This record gives sequence, C-alpha cells and structure tokens, in this order.
Amino acid sequence: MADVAARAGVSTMTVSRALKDGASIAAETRDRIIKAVEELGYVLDQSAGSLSSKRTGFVAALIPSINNSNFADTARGITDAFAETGLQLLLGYTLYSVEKEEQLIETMLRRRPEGIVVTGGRHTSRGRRLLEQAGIPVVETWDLPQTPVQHVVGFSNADAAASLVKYLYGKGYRRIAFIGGSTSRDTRGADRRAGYEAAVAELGIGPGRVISFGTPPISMQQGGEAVVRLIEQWPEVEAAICVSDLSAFGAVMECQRRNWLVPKRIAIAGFGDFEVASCCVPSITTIGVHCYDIGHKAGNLLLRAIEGDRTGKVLATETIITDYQVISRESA
Amino acid sequence: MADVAARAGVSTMTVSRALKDGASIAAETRDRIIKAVEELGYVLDQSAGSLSSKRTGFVAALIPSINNSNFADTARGITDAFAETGLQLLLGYTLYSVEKEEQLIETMLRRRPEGIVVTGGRHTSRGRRLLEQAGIPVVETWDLPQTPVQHVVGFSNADAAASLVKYLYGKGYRRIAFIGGSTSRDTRGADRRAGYEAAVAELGIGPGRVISFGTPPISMQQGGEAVVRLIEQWPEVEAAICVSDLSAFGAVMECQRRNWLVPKRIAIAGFGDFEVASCCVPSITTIGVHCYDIGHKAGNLLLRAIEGDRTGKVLATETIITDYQVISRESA
DNA sequence: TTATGGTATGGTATCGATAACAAGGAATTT
DNA sequence: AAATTCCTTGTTATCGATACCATACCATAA
Repeated sequence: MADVAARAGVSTMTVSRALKDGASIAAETRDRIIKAVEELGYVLDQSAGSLSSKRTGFVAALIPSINNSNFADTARGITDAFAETGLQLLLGYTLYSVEKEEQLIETMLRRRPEGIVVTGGRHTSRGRRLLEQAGIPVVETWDLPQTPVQHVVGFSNADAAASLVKYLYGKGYRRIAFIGGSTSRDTRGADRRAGYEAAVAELGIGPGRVISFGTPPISMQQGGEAVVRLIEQWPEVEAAICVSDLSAFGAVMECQRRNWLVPKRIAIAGFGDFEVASCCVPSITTIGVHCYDIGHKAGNLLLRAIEGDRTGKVLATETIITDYQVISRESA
Repeated sequence: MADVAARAGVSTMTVSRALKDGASIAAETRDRIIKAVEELGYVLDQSAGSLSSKRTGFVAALIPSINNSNFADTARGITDAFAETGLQLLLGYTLYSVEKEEQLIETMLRRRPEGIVVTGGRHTSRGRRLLEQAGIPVVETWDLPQTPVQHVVGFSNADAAASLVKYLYGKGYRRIAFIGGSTSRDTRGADRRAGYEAAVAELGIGPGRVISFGTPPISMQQGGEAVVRLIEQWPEVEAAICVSDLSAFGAVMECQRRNWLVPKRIAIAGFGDFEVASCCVPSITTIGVHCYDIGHKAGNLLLRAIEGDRTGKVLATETIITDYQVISRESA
C-alpha cells in the first residue's frame, strides 16, 4: 500500500480510503490511486485490514456434507442473504461428526468470523462452550434444539418423519419400515427415526421395523442394499421410509432391478425432496423441506444480529420454525 | 493473549510458543498456560498471527458449483492432501461464470492464500493477470489449457467426449447427438461438445446433431426436456451423449416415462460417473473421470510448490494429465 | 574453577492496514 | 470581512500476534 501511495503521491490513509466505498475522497485523487493500484497489480491485504478495523467480513457456516444438495441449498440461501453486504460465507464440512464439528468451530473462531451458522442442535460440550463464549451471533439450523445456544432456524425432524408415517397410514399401509444409517452420528437422521418410531407406536401399527445400514450419510447404493435386507427380514413389509431421498432412490432402483413393483409390492418414501426424487421413475414421495429458506432466514437473522452487536443493541434470541410438507408422488 | 500471559505469569511470547507445536518450551510452563487458556476460554487470533508470520494457513479453491459431486470429490481430494499440514481449504463457487471467477479470485487473494486451485483453463484477462501476479502457486484443474498460468492437473474434455463418440460408433450407432447447455459459459461443457463434433466429423457420420438447452449446469429436469426436443427434431437419432450424468439421467427417466426404450429406441451416455449413473435402471454408460485424484494430485502439487517457495527453490511448472475411461453400462 | 553449549524465557520491533483526531483550504453564511 | 462549515488529506497510535535477538540459567566438559 505504501508503494501505491508513493506512486500516487498521497499517504497510505488516502489509498485506504480510495479502496473502500463510503469514504470521503476527491474523485480525481481516487482515480489517480486506482490507476496506481492497477499499474502495480496491488491487491488489498484484508487480514491486516481486519486486524485494525475489527471486521473480518466473513461468516462461518458448518454443514454436514458438501455432497448433499439440501445443505448446498441452505448455503446458497445464506449467501444470497449476504448479497448486498459484502459479507462472505466460509463453509466447513463436519462429515456428520460432532467431534469434527468441534474442531471446525475452533478453526473458524480463530479466524474471527462475525457470526456462525451450524447445522443441528447437538454439539460436543466443548463445541457448545466455544459457541457460547465466542461473543458473536450463532444460529443453529435444521433442527429445534431443546436448549438452543442462541438463535434457531429449523423444524422438527421427528415430527416431519411422523407426518410421513401418518401419510402412509392414510394411504392404507400398515407394515411400515424405516431405513437409515447404522449409527446415530447423523443426529437429524436419528431424530427422523425417533419420529417414525413414535408415530408407529401412536398409530398402534408397531413394532417398528428398522433397517440400520451403512455409515451416514447413506448412499444410493446402500439404500438399494438396505431394501433387499428389509424384504428378506420382514417379507410382509408394505412400505418403507428412507432417511433421505438418496437412499430412497437407491431402494426404488434396486426394486426395479428385481422386479419388485413400487409401490405395489413395496411403497417407498424419502426425505428432503432432492431433484432425483421428482425426476425418477417412479417419482418418489418425500418430505419437502425449505432448505433454501432455512439458509436465507438464518442469513438474515445473522445480519440483524451482527448489525445489532455493532450498534450496541443486542437482538433478542429468536427461534424461527420453518415449514415442511409431504409431497405425494408415485412411489408411495 | 496478554490476559492469558498475565494469568500464567509469563510473557505473551511464551503463550504464543505454548500454543504452537515445535517451539521450545518447558512442559510445566506449557501446562500452566494451557490451563489459563482454558479457564479464560481464549481462542487464538489467527489473522493477527498471519500478519506477523506471513502464513495464513489456507489455500483457496474455486469450483463451478457446490451441487456437482464431481467437483465435491475434487475438493475432498485437495483437503485430504492437506491432512497432515494444518492447511485449510477455502472454497469459492464460480457458478460456471468467468466473471464471477474473477471476482472470487480477487476476494480470495485479499485474504492472502498460500496457493490457489482453479477449475478450468479459461479466465477473464484480469482474472488471469491476478493469478499471474499473485506470487503464489497456482494450479488449473479439470482441463488442459493451451497456455497454462502455472501448474496443471487435468485432462482433455474434448478427447474424452470424442472417445465416447468412438465407443458408440463401435457399438454400431451412427446417428449420434449431443445434449448440452445453451451457452458456452460452462467451458468444459463447450469442450466436450467440440470433441463430439470433431469425432463425428472424423468418423464421417456428420452432420452433428446438437441440442442446446438451459443455462449450465443443466439439470436432470432439463436433460429430460432436451431429449424430447431431440427426438422431435431428429426422429432418426440413435444415440445421445449428454454433457453430464445428471442430464443423462433426466433424459433416461423421461424416455422411460414415454416408453422409449433405452438403449433400443435411443442409446444415452453421460459424463462424469456420478453415483446416480451406476444406480439407476437402466444404468448409464459414461466417462469415468478421476475426480478425487485430480484434487489429490493438485493438492500435493500445491504443497510441494508452497514448500518450495518457502525454502527458496521454485518448483518447475508441472502438467499432470489424469486418466479417464468409457464405462460401459446398460444405457448405451 | 572456568569455559562452553543448550534450553527456556523475555523485550522490542514489526507485519499491513484502519480508527481517531488534526489541520489546511475552499465554499458558504452572517 | 470575519466566522462557520464542509471537504479532503495527513499524522499517529493501534489492532494481536510472532520474528528476531538478547539474556538468564543450568548442565556438562575441560
């Protein structure tokens, strides 16, 4: 910056002003500085700037997996909410592990984000403490935690799964199974399973038939293998709810391969309304979650909270409950 | 840090040493400091550290889309290559636009990454200049640029598409079409199309039949719409190559919906070997690209280059050509 | 006993920008 | 004409850590 200043015949302070908008500077001087910047190929050093201004200009978001278009949509929603602000989103991938999440929280906090969005309401105790003590706005998403850290934008995965059970019940299915991963690492997956079990019990169509298979997130392939196991273990089964559309798709395709008609031999439902669910033949009944919306609302909430922190008025803790609905298609 | 130092009865310098490994410090002192750190809930400020040490500890990677599992795999490959180093990956999404890429390059460079990975070999002229002048190692991936900026890890998309045409030709197909996006925004998509056209010309089975539809990246849905247009426009068509597996999947499903047998009525091939291609019925013939490998090799190359920069020996510019192959399945 | 070397720690300068305040000059008001 | 205001620019201190060098201390060797 000193080089640029020398070339333009001004002080570094003036260069600094020329490079940010909203500062008072003569148009002529600014042009001269911009010219010098371009001639020298100078790029602002933001880490130095942040140190001084105490604004790093980014927000951290932790999502389970890069490979899941639901979370990708949420990330897009957050990004879009920041469009006008110059705030950047820094993504981290927890791979559905709270330990990895804890580690990422710390890594992120070291870079001093202005806010943080996490997926889910369960964390390691140290992870939670880090979030609480960070002194920045925190939003938990995709879940309704019992005792939130601060703000929440989400829905009850258990209730959503239960509503799918009730939908199937309404369609006349009684022997309803659940296909999910083999550990409770994926806490939202575990919640969906719990919701399934509660609904089955409530409707008096128990006991539950649960196939636990593969490490979350379970793949299409694993969904296919799981449905085969399911039918081997409980041949009387009439319908299956899969923990996500990806496994549901794998299951539907495997049934097709084996000439098990869907939904006649077995009805299959998914979760998340991925694109594959609407495209595939037969199309897949699922729960539509407003992924983008979750992100967008979380982003806006964070913006208000950050703005509040800056101006001294702390925003009251908010919980925003988002919508979901059963999307009825051919597979169930 | 001063608070921690005071509490532990040492200087900040000693605290700094306690918090990084490899520094000489008495075990007892370190324990005392760690204790103080935990009691105070202190988290290191990395932006200040980077300013001083001139090491930001992260590498930038620009990929077209978060929603494409191919690039996600590449990102995973890069991350894995960094596993032992403490280097972090910062992802940016260009949405298949070189203008957006240019903007991201600048945003990233402001944070002073230690290296940068970009997807593709085409950039705006300013984007290219920024990369050249950044003074850090640069790797271009997923392409073989005519005049690389520095290092390259990729393959020829045109040749890969051509090899798919030849595969179909070998299977007896002569009237072969190409389905892709309607702009050349997706430069790799455009290269694949060029490779298709070259191969069709070379084999004397022209003219090419090209359906251009939708803004890249084209979706499953759009693949389905495109195949309908294709058959309306050229009913004699025998086979179609889609720009990616996602559109190929959409096309296959739409055919199924309309009772156009695949591959009997029309053979369909994709590109990229996404999971959906192997799972779906009929399974989809495609080009298998070693996405993870591209990332892993790019990551390792970058590591060596960064190490070289630090120790003064500049690494000679490398071009690593990765493998691909036609994966023969049911759809073609 | 003295010399030598290694280890642990502290002091100071510095990384590259920006905040806060100061000041000079032109434009406007009284 | 003097006073006031606004606009533009510069000076200095500072953000929070680490590099670099200095130093105290202890252990071992001569």
